[in-house]
Amino acid sequence: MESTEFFDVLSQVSENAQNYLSVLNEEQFEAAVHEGSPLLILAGAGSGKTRVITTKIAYLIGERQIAPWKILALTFTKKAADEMRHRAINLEEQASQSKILTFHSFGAYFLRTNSKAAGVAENFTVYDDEDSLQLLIRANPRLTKNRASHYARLISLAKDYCLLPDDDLSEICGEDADFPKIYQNYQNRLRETGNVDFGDLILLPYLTLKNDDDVRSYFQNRFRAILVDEYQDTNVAQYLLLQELSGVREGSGNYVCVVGDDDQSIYKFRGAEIQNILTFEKKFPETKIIRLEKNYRSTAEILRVADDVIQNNFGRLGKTLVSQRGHGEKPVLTFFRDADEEALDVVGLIQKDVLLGGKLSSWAVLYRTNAQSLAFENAFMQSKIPYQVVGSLKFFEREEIKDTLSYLSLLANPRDEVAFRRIVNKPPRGIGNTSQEKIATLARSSVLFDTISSIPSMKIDFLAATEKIAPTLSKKASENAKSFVQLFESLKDFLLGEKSSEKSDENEENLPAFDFENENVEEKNDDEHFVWQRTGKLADAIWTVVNESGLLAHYRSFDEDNGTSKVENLIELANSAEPFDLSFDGLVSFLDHIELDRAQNDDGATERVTLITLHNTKGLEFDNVVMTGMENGLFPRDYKNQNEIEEERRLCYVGMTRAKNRLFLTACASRRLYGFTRHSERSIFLDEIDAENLKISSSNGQAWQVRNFLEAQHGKNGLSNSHFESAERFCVGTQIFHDDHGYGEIVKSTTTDSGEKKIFVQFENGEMKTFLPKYASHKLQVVEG
DNA sequence: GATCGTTCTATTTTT
DNA sequence: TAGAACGATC
Repeated sequence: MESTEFFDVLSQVSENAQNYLSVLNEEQFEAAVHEGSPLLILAGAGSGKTRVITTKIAYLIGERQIAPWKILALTFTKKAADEMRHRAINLEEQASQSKILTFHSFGAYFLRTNSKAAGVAENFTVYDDEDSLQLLIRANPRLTKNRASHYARLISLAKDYCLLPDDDLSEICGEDADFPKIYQNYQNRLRETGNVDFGDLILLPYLTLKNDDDVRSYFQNRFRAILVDEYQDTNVAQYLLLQELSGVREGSGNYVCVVGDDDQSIYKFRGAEIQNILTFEKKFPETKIIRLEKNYRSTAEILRVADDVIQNNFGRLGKTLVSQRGHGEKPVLTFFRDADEEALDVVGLIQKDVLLGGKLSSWAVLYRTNAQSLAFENAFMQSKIPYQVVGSLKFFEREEIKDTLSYLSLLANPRDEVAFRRIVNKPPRGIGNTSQEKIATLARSSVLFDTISSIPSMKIDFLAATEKIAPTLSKKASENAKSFVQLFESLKDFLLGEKSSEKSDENEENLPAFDFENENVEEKNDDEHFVWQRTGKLADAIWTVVNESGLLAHYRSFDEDNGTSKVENLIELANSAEPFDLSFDGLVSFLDHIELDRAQNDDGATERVTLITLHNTKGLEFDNVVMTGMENGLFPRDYKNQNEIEEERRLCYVGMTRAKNRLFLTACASRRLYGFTRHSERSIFLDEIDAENLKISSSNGQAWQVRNFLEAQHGKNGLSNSHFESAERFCVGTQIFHDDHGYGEIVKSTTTDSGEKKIFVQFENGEMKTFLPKYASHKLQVVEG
């Protein structure tokens, strides 16, 4: 952009816009004020992309007279959406009327407002992965749990790729002929409930937009500017949704701006399609591409090392970060004997920093797999250093929370079989599996399909079915079943604002606690007297559920026996409903909020070290980053093809670029995995870094690792042939170790028809096996000496 | 429906 | 190895 243009724009905008535009660099500025064609912003790590998006939103509203409600900005996480919204509003107040949402909450909003067109229940709730799995098992009762979760994963992947049971699913499941049927059974059950799963939140809006001209033209008119964050991690379904919303298929002109970094695409395994960003300019004609390569986060030394690694990827759009921070310390690479030593040393490193005035919260320990956190947790615990493990134990996945939510879900939608099954006998009511089957059979036999739309409805829902079946059960179970149904009747009245049940005359005795007119519900909490303060809000209904369902008593005694704090969690859950109205709508929007907002409750107030998987670090930054377990087989994990390696390499790049000031890399010579300790060699990613750019050290007795590393640096030119080289090492007479078969000796070596080396190994346990080193090298190692 | 011993199986994960 | 999940048993 010519600088005259820069001043032209600046001279014509409001004072407010002058303020927020003048802090941008040239490329950021160009991106923020660009209009008239699709825009792809290639935003490197730490290049200020959120600033650009939020500025763009403010600029569109304040200077380009786009009505704020005509702007849609989509992100992946709730956290990112919240941050974007706050920052946009900070720049331009009216942005509060824009839709700045996660993809999934946009989907929920879409389905909520177009339930009929989309074929879902008006009061649908969202099934999370665990609920989906339960439904899958119901729909395919002969599957073992393991098989079922395998298929649940495939279904969610299929939906990410926008594939339905009738489509060609071979890309998803290969030759597995059972999958389409299993998927179909699941879909049928899901539609019977009227609910949706996470995949549906993208898939169903897309299908509705595609097939329903009215809905499509409404939405295309409604949103004139669409912005998408983290575009490199969008999946096929999200791409198709964007296509329909933008109107690009019809050649209409809604403004589309996507922001992303192909080097940070790390979610292939859950359907992210890097091709979306690589081919964006083809799919959206006349795309303008702007690169943001000025990095405001990391020192030049850190970026250099990150660049050494990422350079080795082929399928990239290409971009080189330039540090705006200047110089700092060289990243440190340290070799250890094993994971315990590694953890201990990291603790020492942090302790030393704290002594010098450093803060615990400026440190993050990154690892590839969750299991690796254990050694660190032990080490931190012993040294009494506070730490937090990001991503573990999520509040809304806890048993007691899900139980309560199931009561609420069933209240919202009595067709919800998963919720019904979960809580009908919890706490125990004597309604066991046999009775449940009777109820479910009755309910499911009442499903009717609309003759025109073929959308299913359920004439006798699960509550009605329970009422009908109740008289056939044993005396106790029958009574319990009746009061179970009564609980829901009363709650419904409660929500609809009827203070007392009309049919209370005969049931009064059974239902003493349903007197909602009564004063606060009194509860004993340990030895203290806990009183639920009536709020007049949805929280009252939730507390009533917890109390009247018997869950409270159930979990109180559980807590006493096990020293857990489930009751506390239940109180917290009820409290979290405080902002919601005591009404049916309030209930439904609370459930939406819960399902779609599962950000872990990290209280950032406490000073502590962060332990976190590499994947979870996306979007975060820390002064000091330790990347641990830089070993082949762990990071990168055992791999098959170049694409997978490239994704791991991007993950490495993401990890490194989280560091602002100091970066530490660690590798161990041996590691315990699945029960036995095995030798591990340093990560190929380490070899990709120029040794000149690192400070290299080792713990006691591990100097040989440093020597090996430096030696490899000298013969680096042939590195990409390492596979072949390793094949050459397997000659007759060599002692080897195989992960599955143990120690053995190569007794014979031949060449296959296709010209590949084949070795015959006599193992110590008597077995004789053949391998193709080219494919088996990840499990085979030469035993030295 | 609770408990105990045995068997199984090991990435990454937002919504 | 370790944790979860399963199945037999009371």
